[in-house]
Amino acid sequence: MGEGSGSGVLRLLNGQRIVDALFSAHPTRMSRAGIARATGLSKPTVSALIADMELAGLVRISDESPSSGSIGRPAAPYELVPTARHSVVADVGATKILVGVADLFGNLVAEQEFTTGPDARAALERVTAAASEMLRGVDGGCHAMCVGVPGIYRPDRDRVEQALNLPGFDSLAPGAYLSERFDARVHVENDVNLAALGELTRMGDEPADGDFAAISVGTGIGLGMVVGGDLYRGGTGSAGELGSLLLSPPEPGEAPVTLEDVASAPSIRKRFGRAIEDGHRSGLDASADVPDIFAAAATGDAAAAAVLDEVAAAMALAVSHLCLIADPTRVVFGGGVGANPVFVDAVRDRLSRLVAAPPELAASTLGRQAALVGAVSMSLRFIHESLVPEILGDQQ
Amino acid sequence: MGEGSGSGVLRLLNGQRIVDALFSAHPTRMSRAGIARATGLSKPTVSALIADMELAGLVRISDESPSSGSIGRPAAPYELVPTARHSVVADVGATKILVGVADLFGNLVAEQEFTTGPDARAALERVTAAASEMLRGVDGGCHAMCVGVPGIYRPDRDRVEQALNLPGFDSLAPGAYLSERFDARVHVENDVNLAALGELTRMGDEPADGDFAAISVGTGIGLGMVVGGDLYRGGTGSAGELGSLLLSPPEPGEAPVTLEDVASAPSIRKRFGRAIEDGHRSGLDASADVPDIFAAAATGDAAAAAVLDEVAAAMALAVSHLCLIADPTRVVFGGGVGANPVFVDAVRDRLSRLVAAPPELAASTLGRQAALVGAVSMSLRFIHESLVPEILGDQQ
DNA sequence: CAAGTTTGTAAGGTAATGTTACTAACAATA
DNA sequence: TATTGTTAGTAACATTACCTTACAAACTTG
Repeated sequence: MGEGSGSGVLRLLNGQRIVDALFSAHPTRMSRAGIARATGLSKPTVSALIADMELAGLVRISDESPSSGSIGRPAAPYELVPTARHSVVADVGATKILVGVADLFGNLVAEQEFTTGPDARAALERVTAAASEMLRGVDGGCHAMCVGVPGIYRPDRDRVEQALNLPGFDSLAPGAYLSERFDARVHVENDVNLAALGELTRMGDEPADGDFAAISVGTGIGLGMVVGGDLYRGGTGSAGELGSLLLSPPEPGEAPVTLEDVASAPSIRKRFGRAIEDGHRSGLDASADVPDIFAAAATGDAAAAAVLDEVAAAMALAVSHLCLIADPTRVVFGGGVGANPVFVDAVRDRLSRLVAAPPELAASTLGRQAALVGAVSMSLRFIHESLVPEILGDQQ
Repeated sequence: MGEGSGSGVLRLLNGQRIVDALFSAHPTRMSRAGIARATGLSKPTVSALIADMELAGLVRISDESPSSGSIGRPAAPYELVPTARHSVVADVGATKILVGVADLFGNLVAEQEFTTGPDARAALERVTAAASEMLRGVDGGCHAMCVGVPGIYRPDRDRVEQALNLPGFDSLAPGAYLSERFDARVHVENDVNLAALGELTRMGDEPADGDFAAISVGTGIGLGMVVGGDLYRGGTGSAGELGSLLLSPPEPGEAPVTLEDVASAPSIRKRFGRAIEDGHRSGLDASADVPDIFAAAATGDAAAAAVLDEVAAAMALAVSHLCLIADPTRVVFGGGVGANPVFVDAVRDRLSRLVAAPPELAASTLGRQAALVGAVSMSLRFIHESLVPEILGDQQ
C-alpha cells in the first residue's frame, strides 16, 4: 500500500531502458541478448520484462529475417508493434484543417484535409468527426492527441487568444472539449510552435545540440523556438510574437512600424502595388502575388527587387535581434512567404551585414505539413512517457 | 559487475528523496518517522539510509529543541550538517574580484574582495590564493566551484571570449587551471548569467513558474535569462548580447546605433555633456556622473531629463524586443546604471506604451553581490546532484 | 558429424524494500 | 503515582526484482 519507491520503480526504469533501446534501434530488430548488451541489464531480466511487454502487445517477434546467416543460435528478432499506440494530430488553420492518425513511430496511417468552416467550434467538430472516423478501424483508440491552433494557447484557462483569423476561439475551451470526446491525453499548442518542432524532427532531432528557431511568414508572422529539445513558450505563453516587433523607435506623431507591416504577405503585395504606382518599372502587374514578385526580383525586375530588399532588410533586423537575445543555431523559414528560397537568400545576405556570426538560415522543407509533423512529435513524447508505466504498471 | 540498474539505483533514488525532504524542510528538523511520511518510504528504509548518512557526516541529530512539548515519544530531530559540503564561489570583474566560500545551504562562511590586477591570469591566481586560504579551516575542502567571468565562456574550448575589459583571457583555460588546483567540480560562467541566477534565487526560486531575465547596465550592457529554472545560453553561448542590439535599421551611409551607444554609463555621460554644450539648461556640471544625472532628472532638471528620456526610450525598445521574442515574466535591472530606481521607472513608463502586457520590471536588490549569489546557486546544483551518490555509493 | 558460437532459460543468491509487530519514551489524566 | 494513549523507532520476516552461474537449444562451420 505504501507509495514508496520499492514496489515497481526499478521495473519501470528498466522497462523504459528496454523500450528506449528498441526505439533507437528501429527499424532494426533486437534479440533479448542484444537488448541485454545494449542496456547493461542481465539476460534473465530482459527476458522477464520482454515477456510482459509481449503479453501486453507492445513487442512481438518479427516474422521477417528467419535466419540471418550469422553464427550461433539464431536470435528471436523482437520489434515494437507499430499499432500498439495511436495518436490523433491536427492542425487547425485559418483556411484549412489537417487531421491525421499516427502510429507508435509517428508514421501517419491516415490523413485528411478540410476547408476551415465559419468558426472555431465548427473546426473542432470537424476534427472530432474526422478523428472518430479514422479511428474506426484502429483498436485501442488513441492515447494522445495534439492540436495546433492559430493563436496563443493558455493552458491555465484552456483558451486560445488572439486567433484573429478564426473567430469563436475566445469562448471555447478546446482542451476540455476534446478531452470529453477522446480518452486520451490532449495537448493544444500554437501552430508556429508545432511547426518549429516539426522542422526540428525533420532534421534528425539534434540541431548541433543548440537551439533552434522557426519563423513562419505568411498572412502573419510568428516565431517558434525549441530550447534544449523542448518548446519554449515564455512566461505567458506568448513568446514569439515576432510580427509585432518594432522596426524603429516610434516617433510621437507617427504610427509605429512593425515587422508585419513590412514583411507579411499582404504588406508585400501592398508595397509592390505602391512601387508600381510610384513609377518603378516592372514587367509585372500591380496586383501581382508574392511568389511572382520574388521570382521577378530574382531576375532583376527593378520594382520587385526594391520591395524584396525592403522586406529582407526588415526581417534581417528582426533576426538580428533574435540572434542577440536568443542566439539560435539554426533558423528555418516557413509559410507562404518564408519558404521561398529567394526570400531566404535575401535575408541571409542582409543578416550577414548586421551580425558577426549569423546562424544557419534555411527554407522549410516540410511546407504545409510542418505543424502536423510537429503535432506528431509532441504526441510521441506523451506516448513515450506513458507507455512503459501503462504496460508494466497495470497488470499487477 | 553488470552495470544494469539493479544494484544501488533504488537506494540512491530513495536517498535523494530523503535529502530533498530535508532540504525543503530546512531549517525545520525532521524525525525519521516524519521523513517516512513525507517521502512515502517505510520507516525501516528511512532508518537504514539515515544511519548511513549519519555515518558519513551528512546528517546529525540536532542538539536543540530537546522535547518540543508534543505528545508521544519525542522524535530524534535530524538535520543536514551545514559543513558537510563547501563550495568556492568567485566573481571576477573588470575592477573587483569577489571570492567566497559557501556551505551546504549556500550561506557564505567567508568572503573577501580584491581589486582586479592587470590581467586575467593574475585574477585567477588571486582567486586561487584567496580560496586556498579560506579553505584552510574547512575540512573536506571544497566540492564545487563556480566562477563568474566578464565575457562569453565557451565550455568546448575552455576559453573566455570578448572579455574586453580584462585582457589575457583569450589565452587562458580557466576551467583547466582551476581543476588542476582544486579537487572539485569547476564551473565557469558569464557574470551576467550568474547575476540572473542570483536575482532569481533571491526571489525564492519560483518566479511564477515563468521565465526570468536580468539586464545588467553599467559600462556595458548584458542580458541573462533563466528558462525553466536553468540558465539559457543559446547555441554558441552568446545569448544575451543585448548591448549590440540595433536601435533602428542601419542606413547605408551612417554607422549603426546600438543600445550600448545610448544606454551604457559612458554613453550617458557623453550624451549629458553634449546636451550641456548644446545649451540645455542644467544645475549640473557637464562632467556629472550617472547617479547625479538621474537624480537631477527626477527633480526636473531639463538637460538631465532629456538624456534620461533618450536612454529609457532606447532601453524600452530593447526590452520590447525581448518581450516579443522571449516573453519573460519578470525583468530585473542591475549594474551601476540599471539598479537605479529612477532609470527603472523611466523604462517602465516608456515600455508601457510599446507593449500591451509588459512584464514586471524591478531594480536589483542584490547589487554587486548578484553574480556571487548566482555562483552559489550554481554550485549548490552540483552539490545537490553529487551528494547522495557520493555518500551512498562509495561505502560499498 | 563434431566443434564452436550464440541465444535463451533455470536455479540460486543478493540487495533493498515493505509489512507486521513489537519496544521505547514521553504527555495526559485519573 | 500509576495508568492510558500517542508517537518514534526497531526487529523479524516476506516480497520484489535484480544478478550470476550454469546449462540447454539451435544454428554454422569445418
